Amino acid sequence: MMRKEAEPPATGSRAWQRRQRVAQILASAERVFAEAGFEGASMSALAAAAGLPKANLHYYFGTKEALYTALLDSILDLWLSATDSIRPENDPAEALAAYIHAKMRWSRTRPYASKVFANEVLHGAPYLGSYLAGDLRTLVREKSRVLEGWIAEGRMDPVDPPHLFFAIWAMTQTYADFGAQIRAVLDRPDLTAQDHARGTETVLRLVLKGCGLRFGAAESPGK
Amino acid sequence: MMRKEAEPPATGSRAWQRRQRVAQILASAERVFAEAGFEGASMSALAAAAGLPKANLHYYFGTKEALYTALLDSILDLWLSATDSIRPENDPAEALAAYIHAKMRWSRTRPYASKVFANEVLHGAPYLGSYLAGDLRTLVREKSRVLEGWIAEGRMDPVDPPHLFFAIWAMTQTYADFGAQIRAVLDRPDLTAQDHARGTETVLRLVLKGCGLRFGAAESPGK
DNA sequence: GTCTATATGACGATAGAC
DNA sequence: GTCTATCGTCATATAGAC
Repeated sequence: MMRKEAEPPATGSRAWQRRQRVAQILASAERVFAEAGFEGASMSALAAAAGLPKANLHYYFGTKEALYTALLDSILDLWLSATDSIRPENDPAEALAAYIHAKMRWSRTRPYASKVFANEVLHGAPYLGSYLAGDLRTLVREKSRVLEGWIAEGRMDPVDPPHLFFAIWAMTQTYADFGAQIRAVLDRPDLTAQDHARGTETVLRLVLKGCGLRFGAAESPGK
Repeated sequence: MMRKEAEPPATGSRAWQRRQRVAQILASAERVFAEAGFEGASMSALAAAAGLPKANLHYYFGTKEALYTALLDSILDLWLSATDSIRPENDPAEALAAYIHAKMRWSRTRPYASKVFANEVLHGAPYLGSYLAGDLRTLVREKSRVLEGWIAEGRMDPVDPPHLFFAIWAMTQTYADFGAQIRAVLDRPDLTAQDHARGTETVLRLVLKGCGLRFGAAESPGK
């Protein structure tokens, strides 16, 4: 389950066309898998979403499971990419704020990707287990060491780094994964920009003040 | 979808026996639905988990959907019960800490119930939607008013109350719903008591300090 | 009330014409 | 490469003996 993009094929070539089709199928499948889960997403529904007969999906991916794992694979890239700001030489408050902003933005712009990931983990990560115990564990250990450095230097309070990551993931992804609940409680058909701003502000406040860092945002922007 | 327990039938009566059977089926179904989702949980699997032929499940519940909604219904009671501590006359720090402890305990002791609920909401809450927009919305409004009172009295920082609830729900339930991910990252077959203690401490720290309240726990108990 | 045996339909997957 | 028609399997649900 490692993605490795060799040099992409020339635009318009047969291989390029195939890749376009595959990308288009994966894009439409994201929503279907997100809303119905793996078992609930039928090949008919996936085909309808892609605007193709279902035989074509089997032509491109072979099995439903292969289509699903290809989708998971494409989603993983997004998951890992946002931690760049967490580096020893950066300011803790700025680094954590940038990370939270990136994760909140991801929940807003890619809710279906988040839900596919959530559904997979919720059901025990049968396909993603080795990735979680591999790349993700390595990443968390690496970034935890950065946080431990900041703590040792007295630049932030002694928060348990892995659990801090669990908390940040949970708070930010909940706006995608549990969006139905949040919309119901707030009584909105869709979350507004202000809702997202308030959510981001709340997460920033809890994490930054919780880590003993400055929290400089305005109290309630746009209230 | 409103539960209303009239006076329970006498012990040993026919109605009592039936209720026992129903409770037993629901208890075993919780795990199956949690691990496989609604579509992934087959009546055969549900029957095997209950130790009964699948025809019996149809005898007691009629349809798979009815069995599922009965289970959801039984889980909702748990969801609403933990907010008692949040009342105007209580101390904000103690009230929030008690709520967080209750939610964390629930994640540890009833992970399957949490997952069934999470799966339902993740897929758009098709059966639970009216409850979310009804009872839960009412509860959040009521408790938010308590928090707003505390804020107005200067007893805590001006945190957006509904978003604070979303954050607390997310952080506490993640230990059940995303347990597979947490176990993988921490490299444990099961979370230890210490893992749970550290998770609880982290959530308490973020919420209490994030709200400008005292956070009195030891730095790292049992380290 | 309990269970075996089965009806009915939807599913993933494929064969084969184009 | 694309699509229609169809195969075999497994799902939910039920009929009917005990």
